[in-house]
Amino acid sequence: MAQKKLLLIDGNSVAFRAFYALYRQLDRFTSPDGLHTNAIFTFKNMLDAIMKQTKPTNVLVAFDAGKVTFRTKMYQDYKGGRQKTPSELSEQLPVIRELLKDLGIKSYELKNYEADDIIGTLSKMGEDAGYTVDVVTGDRDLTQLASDKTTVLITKNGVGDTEAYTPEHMKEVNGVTPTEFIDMKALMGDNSDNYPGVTKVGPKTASRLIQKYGSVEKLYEHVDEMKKSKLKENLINDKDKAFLAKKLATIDRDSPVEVTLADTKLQDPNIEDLRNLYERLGFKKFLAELGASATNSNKQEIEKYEYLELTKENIVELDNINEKEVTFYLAMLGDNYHLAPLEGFSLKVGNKIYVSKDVVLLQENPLRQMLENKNIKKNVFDIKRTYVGLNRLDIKAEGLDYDMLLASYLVNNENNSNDLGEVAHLYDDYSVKTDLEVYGKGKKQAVPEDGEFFEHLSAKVAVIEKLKEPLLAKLKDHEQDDLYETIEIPVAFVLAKMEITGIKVEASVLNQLGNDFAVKLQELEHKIYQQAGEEFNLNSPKQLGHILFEKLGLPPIKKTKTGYSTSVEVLEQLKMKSPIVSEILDYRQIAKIQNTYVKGLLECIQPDGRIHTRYLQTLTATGRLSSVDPNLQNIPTRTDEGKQIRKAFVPSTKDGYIFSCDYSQVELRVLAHVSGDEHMQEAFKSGYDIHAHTAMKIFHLDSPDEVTPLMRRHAKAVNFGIVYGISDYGLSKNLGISRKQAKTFIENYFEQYPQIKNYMDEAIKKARENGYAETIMHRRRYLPDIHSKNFNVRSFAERTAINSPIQGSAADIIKIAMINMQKKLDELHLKTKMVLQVHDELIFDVPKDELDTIKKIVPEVMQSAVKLDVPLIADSNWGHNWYDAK
DNA sequence: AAACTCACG
DNA sequence: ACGTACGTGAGTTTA
Repeated sequence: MAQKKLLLIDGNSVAFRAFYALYRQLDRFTSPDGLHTNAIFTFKNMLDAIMKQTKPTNVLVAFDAGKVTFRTKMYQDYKGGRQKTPSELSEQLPVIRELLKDLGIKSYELKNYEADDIIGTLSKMGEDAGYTVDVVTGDRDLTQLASDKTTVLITKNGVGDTEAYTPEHMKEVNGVTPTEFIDMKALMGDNSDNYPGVTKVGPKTASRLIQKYGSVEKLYEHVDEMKKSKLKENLINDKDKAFLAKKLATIDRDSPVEVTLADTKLQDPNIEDLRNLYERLGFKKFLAELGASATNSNKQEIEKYEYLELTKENIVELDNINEKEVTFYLAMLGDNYHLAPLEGFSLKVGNKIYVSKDVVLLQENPLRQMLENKNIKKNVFDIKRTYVGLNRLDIKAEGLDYDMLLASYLVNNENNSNDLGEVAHLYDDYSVKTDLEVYGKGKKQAVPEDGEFFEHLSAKVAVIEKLKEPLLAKLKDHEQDDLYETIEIPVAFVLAKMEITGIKVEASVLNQLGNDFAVKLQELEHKIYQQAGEEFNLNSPKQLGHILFEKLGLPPIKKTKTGYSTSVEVLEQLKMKSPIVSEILDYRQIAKIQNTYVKGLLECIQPDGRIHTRYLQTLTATGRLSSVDPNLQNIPTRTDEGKQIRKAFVPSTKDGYIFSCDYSQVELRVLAHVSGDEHMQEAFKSGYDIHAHTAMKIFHLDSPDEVTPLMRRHAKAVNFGIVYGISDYGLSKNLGISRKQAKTFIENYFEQYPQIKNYMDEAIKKARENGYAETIMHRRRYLPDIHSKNFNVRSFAERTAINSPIQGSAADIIKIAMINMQKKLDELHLKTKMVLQVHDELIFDVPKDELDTIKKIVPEVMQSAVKLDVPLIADSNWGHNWYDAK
């Protein structure tokens, strides 16, 4: 006999979760006729995930019937003070019920009762009739229903993710059985349902008491025997409350429901109605899932792409092709394309798609010729990855022309993803799956069987081609075609070459440093344990917090979500109180260098003696690059010990140089340019020390000689603050001055640089009008939060509106410099390689005899990358390793 | 997987 | 009055 399985869903609760899961996208999810759809959409996704997980034979979704229930009659304020359901959600509830009906799922509500009671009653009916029962809800109240036959699944963050409450799990979490949980709640009360329990009794105490006495009733039988205490007093005073709370907390498992178990049997979905509903709501994803069955009116069916598997034998078929444009995808398993195994490829030529798992075929003609012919344009997803991957096969790709990843990143980097499937879904094309879906993740990641794999690869090339025109049109519409064509595409090749070159790192230097640090760490550890009077895990903030603030009684200056903060900020302030603190700071600093840099970098040195980082070109919100595996943009420079790491970064030629050239104050120069502020422009044009100049201005001094080092330091912080979208609080914290003083600084600043103030106001205004902020090269950052009603959220968006054009324009500038630089190196046939970029700095691996040339051309190229209203200045340094290039 | 901490511009 | 600087990646512990 097939197993009978009943699934009971708390409709309101799950809809509520669904609504808030996509709350930020609220305005993006609307149907053609203006109905919000975010909750409906997510509800369906969650439902699918739950059904897949539980595989029920019977399903019922219970809804609340209204405000008035038997509980409100018992206690007037039940659920009082609760915010009423937002209208954007309540308008979606009837549609969810319609959706359920079309899906063949029973939904039900009962006057005077809550969804909880319907579920309680049906779960009991189900259990009695021999069903296994699953309950899904976001509300922990229902965990009281857990039993050996019933599991309560509490929805967690993320679609379809749940925490399963069995009686065992209940015991682990609360220390009590599901029925005892009701008694626990009687003592605790429920804030969200707005009824009190016993004063000062929270989960801990409630759990302890119920474990001891078994129930509220038994507790009160013995309450007089308790020792005199505040708790005892409270228990006695709040006895009525406790008994009322117990009634309110108890789910009615015998409510007069009119449904039978037979009514809950899962029915076949009504495809036609579903199609109509999805069309009305604009749900392309679900329409696509319905596929092409009943009608032919539907244009959104999943496309299946025909493909031909290429082999050594039939490869000749490609011989007679003379297309000017093809689409190509190279598949690898894993993100790190320098190392990830190459798994296959797909190629679309005209309307034919070819696939293969044999990447070696690519080295054979006519495939190799095609890839290396610059006159045959290739559409790809991720030029840099493709270029590097093919380079591993010793294929020098040419004519890589269109990059879907770069285009979509520029068009909108809000929801940025490096996954082709996800990007396609953003543009409503669901014919290609995500890599996560096809390959899985973590240890289980693997290439699926041939059919599925080839379908996936075919879909990829088809979609790259299909979305090319719409994406290019959007770029044009955004005036971003120039940014795309003359910056991002060329810089992708520059980065690819930098990554392939890599930078030479001496393992011996790192090993030596590692030994030294290990000795220091041992000593520090020993001293710290001695002062603490015990050994503990120094790397655990929790254990460290216990030692410092409980055992040693130091004042806890700051708290985190989970306990005491032990960050540098806090420890710095405690330094004076106990010598242990300085030693902990030293330990932390060295441990960081040891783990992240010595150990971390050693693991990344490849057999060629080099480290090949990956620059992520389509990740940041501002247009900067980021660097991973490893991150070479955060190699220490601020402390002496840290800086030593740089000694391991060396030139690849004998007696060669590491040459570094960095922009001086790019962001402030960009600000001077975009704001048009005369005073600041004047300062840069005259070559003044900008921070000293600011100090003169805000402290009302007449000559640079009057600027003290402290004034300069303060002025420097103000300049930084301006770039970040300043606040008096932030500045005061940064400088350790009073908030009032910080405020004065800022006011003086705006008085002296009125056009900067004006820029900031305009930046916010423009972001509000356009919905995005923009760099000098038209790179966009969308800022939907600029309209938020929440002060914090909105303020953050406003600061971002100020900062992004500055940080982003600086990123634009250095990208242009990199392109020009690579071009120059090629033109002059130099052996020098550009090896690293660190936001405002370029680093080169220079053979001895090219140093003089490099000294001359690098600053020239960087300074002339763009023409601003102020000069761009770049300073050079060099030495026989990165440490000496200072 | 999240929280904390800390490295960089 | 609200609670804060902007942008990143990675290692360790803890849940």
